[in-house]
Amino acid sequence: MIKVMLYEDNPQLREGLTMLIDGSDGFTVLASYKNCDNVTDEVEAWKPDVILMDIDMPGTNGIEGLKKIRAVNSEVKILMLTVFDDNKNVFEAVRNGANGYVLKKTPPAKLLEYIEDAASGGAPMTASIASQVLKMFSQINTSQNEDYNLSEREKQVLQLLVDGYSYKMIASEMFISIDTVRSHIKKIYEKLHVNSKSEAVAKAFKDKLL
Amino acid sequence: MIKVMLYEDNPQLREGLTMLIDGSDGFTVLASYKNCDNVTDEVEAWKPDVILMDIDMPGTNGIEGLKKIRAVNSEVKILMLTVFDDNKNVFEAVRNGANGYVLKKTPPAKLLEYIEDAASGGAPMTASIASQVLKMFSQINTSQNEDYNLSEREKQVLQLLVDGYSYKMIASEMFISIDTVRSHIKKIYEKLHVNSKSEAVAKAFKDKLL
DNA sequence: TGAACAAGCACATGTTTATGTGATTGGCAG
DNA sequence: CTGCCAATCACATAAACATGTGCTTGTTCA
Repeated sequence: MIKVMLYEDNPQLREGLTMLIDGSDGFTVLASYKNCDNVTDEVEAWKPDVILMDIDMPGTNGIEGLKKIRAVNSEVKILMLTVFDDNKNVFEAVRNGANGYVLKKTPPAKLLEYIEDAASGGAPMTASIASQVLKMFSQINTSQNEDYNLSEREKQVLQLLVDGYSYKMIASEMFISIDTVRSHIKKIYEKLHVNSKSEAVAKAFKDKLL
Repeated sequence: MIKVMLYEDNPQLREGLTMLIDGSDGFTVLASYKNCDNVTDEVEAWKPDVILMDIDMPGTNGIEGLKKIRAVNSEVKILMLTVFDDNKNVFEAVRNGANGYVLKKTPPAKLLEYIEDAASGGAPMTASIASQVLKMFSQINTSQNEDYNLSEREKQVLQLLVDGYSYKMIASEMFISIDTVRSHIKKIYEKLHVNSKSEAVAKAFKDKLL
């Protein structure tokens, strides 16, 4: 028996969902609320397996509710429920530990399936949501390393620059003279098309050279 | 009519899938192959809407095939097909522009649904796969901003430092004297616990302060 | 075998940073 | 109303950095 809790401000939808879920074999609705103002206590009291959480609610909204729950409980599965697949909320929900993200227009049979998926450790997602998540994901990991043809030695120097070393410290760290450090760095600047230490450091981070 | 291509080394499964998909209303299988050795030409020739791509294949495997296709075509939807939901492959597939990732044990009806989802721009995923993607995602975005209590003005200065401005340039950019820039920066160093420009820049990136 | 290049070193000069000390103004909380 | 703090400016000094020119050595590749 999967124990479900429901947060949804619209009374009709809340009733409808409760009846659907509670009336299905293997599911029971412990309680439902119209906002997340006391979400921490409520979740602690009922100890549900899965929480269906609307995003747009008056008072404490779904994202805030999610954060509050995750602050005290990382076990319970939380399924975000929303009308739109808007980018910002998806991102916020994902990074705050939501287990799934489904649209309200999801047909009843599917919704039950999603709840089961979530309860058993999966992360059910409407295909359109998943598409956005993947897009964000590949954006993050799309830093086409331009390489810049830095030599091994130059990479070492750059690494030390990034770690906040001065020329003098780099020299002693690498057992070379400070003048050699200078010439390495001049070369690095040429290759990266910059002309100061901090620009080089910034570029190293931006292009994930290290 | 959704035009599908199939890459799968197992002859039985290849035949089975072809019959399933081709025999369903609204779907047609243009061609199927047992590996990706000539994937580029084949895809160019058939111009499918969706490609079902097995991961484990002799010769050019599914990930390699994915890369090859994406090198010349970013339009066609590619659905990865696999036995296991193993971490490494999911990651590789996602970052190389796969549109979805489903397990082979997916029931036939669902598979057709997934193909439709993909064709219409969604990113169908088995719940267990989605779970992994979310896990990776939240790992990446878990840099708990320590904040450091930088004032507005200090944040502006830090931003300009990161952008490679010198004190002089910052002064003229912000319409303040270079000495004021100095005192702001000294304050920033105190708050960030660093003592050089490049360390501050590095910390700004590491902690995603900007 | 000779050009190209990475790595190392040296010296010189001017600019930028880092740090200290000190002062004025205006807003805000106790 | 008074002390606290952000924001502003000033002056001074030492250290660090940026840039130029020039040289040696060793490897690699055509």
